[in-house]
Amino acid sequence: MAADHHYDPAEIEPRWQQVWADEGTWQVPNDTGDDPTSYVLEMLPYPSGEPHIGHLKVYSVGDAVAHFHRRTGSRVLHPMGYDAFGLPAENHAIKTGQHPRDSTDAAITEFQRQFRRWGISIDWTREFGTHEPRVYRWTQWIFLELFRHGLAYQKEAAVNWDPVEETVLANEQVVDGRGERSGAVVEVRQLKQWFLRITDYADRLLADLDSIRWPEHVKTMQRNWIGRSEGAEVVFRNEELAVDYPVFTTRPDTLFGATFFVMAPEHPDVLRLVEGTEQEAEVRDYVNRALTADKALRGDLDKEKTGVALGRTVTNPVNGEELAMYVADYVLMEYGTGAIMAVPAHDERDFAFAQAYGLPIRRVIGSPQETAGSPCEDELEGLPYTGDGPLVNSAPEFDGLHNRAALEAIVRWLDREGKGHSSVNYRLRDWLISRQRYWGTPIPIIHCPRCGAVPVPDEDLPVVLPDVEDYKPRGRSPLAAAEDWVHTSCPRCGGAAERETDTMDTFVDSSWYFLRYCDARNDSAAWDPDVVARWMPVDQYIGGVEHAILHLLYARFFTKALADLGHLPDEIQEPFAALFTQGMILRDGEKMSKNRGNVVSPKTLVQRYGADTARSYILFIGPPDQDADWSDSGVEGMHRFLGRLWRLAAEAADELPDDRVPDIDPARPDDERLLRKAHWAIDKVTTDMSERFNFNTAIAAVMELLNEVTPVKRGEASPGAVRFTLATAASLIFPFAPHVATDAYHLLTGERVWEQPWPSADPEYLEAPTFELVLQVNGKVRDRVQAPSDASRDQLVALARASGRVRQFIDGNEIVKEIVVPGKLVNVVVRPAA
RNA sequence: GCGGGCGUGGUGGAAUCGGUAGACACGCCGGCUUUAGGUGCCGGUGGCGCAAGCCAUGGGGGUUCAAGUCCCUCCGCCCGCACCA
Repeated sequence: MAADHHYDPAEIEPRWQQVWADEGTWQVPNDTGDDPTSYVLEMLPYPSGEPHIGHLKVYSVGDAVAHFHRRTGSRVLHPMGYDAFGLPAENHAIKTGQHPRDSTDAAITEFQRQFRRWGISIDWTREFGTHEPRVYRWTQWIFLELFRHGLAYQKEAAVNWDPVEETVLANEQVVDGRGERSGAVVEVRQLKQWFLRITDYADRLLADLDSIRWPEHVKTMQRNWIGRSEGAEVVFRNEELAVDYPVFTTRPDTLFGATFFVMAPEHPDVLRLVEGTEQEAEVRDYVNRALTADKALRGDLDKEKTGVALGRTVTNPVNGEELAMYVADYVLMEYGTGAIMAVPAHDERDFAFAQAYGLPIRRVIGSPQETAGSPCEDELEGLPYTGDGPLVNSAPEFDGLHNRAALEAIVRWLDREGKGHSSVNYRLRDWLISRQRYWGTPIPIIHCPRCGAVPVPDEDLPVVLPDVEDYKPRGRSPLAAAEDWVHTSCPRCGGAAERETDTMDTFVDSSWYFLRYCDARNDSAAWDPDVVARWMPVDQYIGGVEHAILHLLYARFFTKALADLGHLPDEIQEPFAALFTQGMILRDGEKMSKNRGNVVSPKTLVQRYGADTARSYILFIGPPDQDADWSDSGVEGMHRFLGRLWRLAAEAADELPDDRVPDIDPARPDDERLLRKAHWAIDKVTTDMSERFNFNTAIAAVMELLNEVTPVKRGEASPGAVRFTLATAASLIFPFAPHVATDAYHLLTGERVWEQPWPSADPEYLEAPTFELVLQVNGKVRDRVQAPSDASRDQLVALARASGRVRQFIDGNEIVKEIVVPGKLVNVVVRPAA
């Protein structure tokens, strides 16, 4: 026996990687004929520094899926690229003066190097970064398509303004209401900005969730984010100033219970309403405090309700009552119309406010227990009451009606009287894409004093990001400093005009990159719709759950909008047919971070153990959708396992007769045992990969298989059976540890495992002639015996009664019944004899 | 506060449909081999008990012949959202 076989991933892995690179093994043409296709995609990585352990995990999962799909008969598109625009590179540039392009390209080079070292099966011919002009040219084209069809528009919106840096801050740069760098208290500023009309798609984004295979909790999060609610818009009028204030309510049935009226501090009319009155100073003060307060804090303390009376009233359209107006920060400008009718009897927040300010409370819905005959009219007990019941204290035509029925009746009445109408409201807001940043896709618009916002003609795309000397915004976007670039002529009238200096949110880039992969080299169009039709939708999308809302919602919106505009086949309404969300890798129960100094570097890991060990271990530590705790000692176990597989394969190869496939003798008990275990493992791994993503148990099954074929355990098995078992183990572990699997398989068979179809389990070997029958008395296991697999229920009961250990527990007792679970157990239920 | 998860040996985890709790691995203990070994191989390993056996899936209760799995309740932890009218 050759004792000098030594598992050396540093030799094996580069050798096969070279073959794959030389032969372009993972490249896939767009013309795939009639072959079934599959598109496997991991979420686009942001290239910064070098890849972290999360990248290794997501690509270990994705690569396993891609390999499995290939070997089960599909042509697989498995591309990658880089989400190359973004804030960290820009901050780095502000600090060091290094161009963001340079630091980003350096990171990309490092990503390329490590991904190749990991042996991920990527079609590198389709690689791109979103910062390349040949790519963002089409990002700009998509923006213009949306603009031309009314889906992109400008309006004023509030931003976080750092008065010291003279910069707009991202939410994540605001810490406790202060700028992250400057420490200055952040102000609210209104800026004219670009929006995309995602709210037009709210209903379809909601409805089509039913058509995709996504984790239920992600769908729930998206549904809640869109937040559709049905109700009515009701108009309350201020007679003094003759202004109408519409409000949205989900509870028009409680209109008769409205006792006051509240506006959000941001509501543009609040200050106008008190101008020149004695309330002005107090209201102004309150509004200022509300606007500058930490947004999180404003929502936080649900105890203290604060507000100020405006000294004005509005009229309740259903009964003509005058309701006092207030401003209070519990009302949000972003939701509904920024003003509400307050019904303290049936809303908890309104109730708390009414209590704090001594405002009237009127019950208009009785509790369901009360009969119509005895409504508890002035009974404030049990309030606020948010349940259902009959209407009371409302108009005669509605009193006594169940509130659900009354709701519709009241809306109909409002509609007839022209005082309101039924209405649907969404929590979802339009997508603000303007960024006052340098490192992003320029918005391809020219502002002309005469023609307004004019699109850059398609033939002038891309609008290339100009070089600037200073990346720091000084009161405006950094692009404004490139004056030669800014000053241009209007494409429409030829007059002097200026370019838009905002760039786009990087979520725009990642909302369509998956389409570009399909046709990445196309320089005459963003993609060819026929080519996209071949690959889309993505069959399996994989990424972190932190993108459950924004990225995934934006990508869905883009797909629908592009289909509507005729750029995608109509049937492609969803970008990602199936989604898998992976958990984080923790260390000592904590997130890995540079601050904590507990980072595990994939580079070091791969250098020390090889890519196969690193990838397999990450998949082995737990179900990939759950968070997993890293342990250094566990890696050694995986390395030992792969080493054992390779060594056994190398030794078995030495013993194989030259140029001859050895026979297997199923009559030999040890051969039969190995065959059974091998087919069991094939079945187990196949199920784990196709029906669930439990790679940890799939790998465990291969470990079991290998344990069965060690020199001691294999017994008298023939060389053919040993070879088959080891080759099967290599074949099954290939999606997780492609290099060692390939090498071991090649040693044993001379074949390339990736060219072999996925093994299929022979049902004959999955069924054993006997099984272990568990015998219970009163639900407790008392014995186990071998039983024929085809035994009848009576035979199984007979076996149970024949067991001495069972009899010991039933003797002297009365048998009440016998439960038989075929193939599993017999449970004898007894009770003491009378 | 609302929504969604989770809680199993010393550790990571397994138990896929209500049917043998602890697969597989780490760690630990013992042995063999090689000893240059931090290699390799074999065996043991939930707790209590000499044993028969009993007890064990965060705590308590329930349903059931049978509960880690279903129901109620309490505790703890994690994630998301946050006064959504």
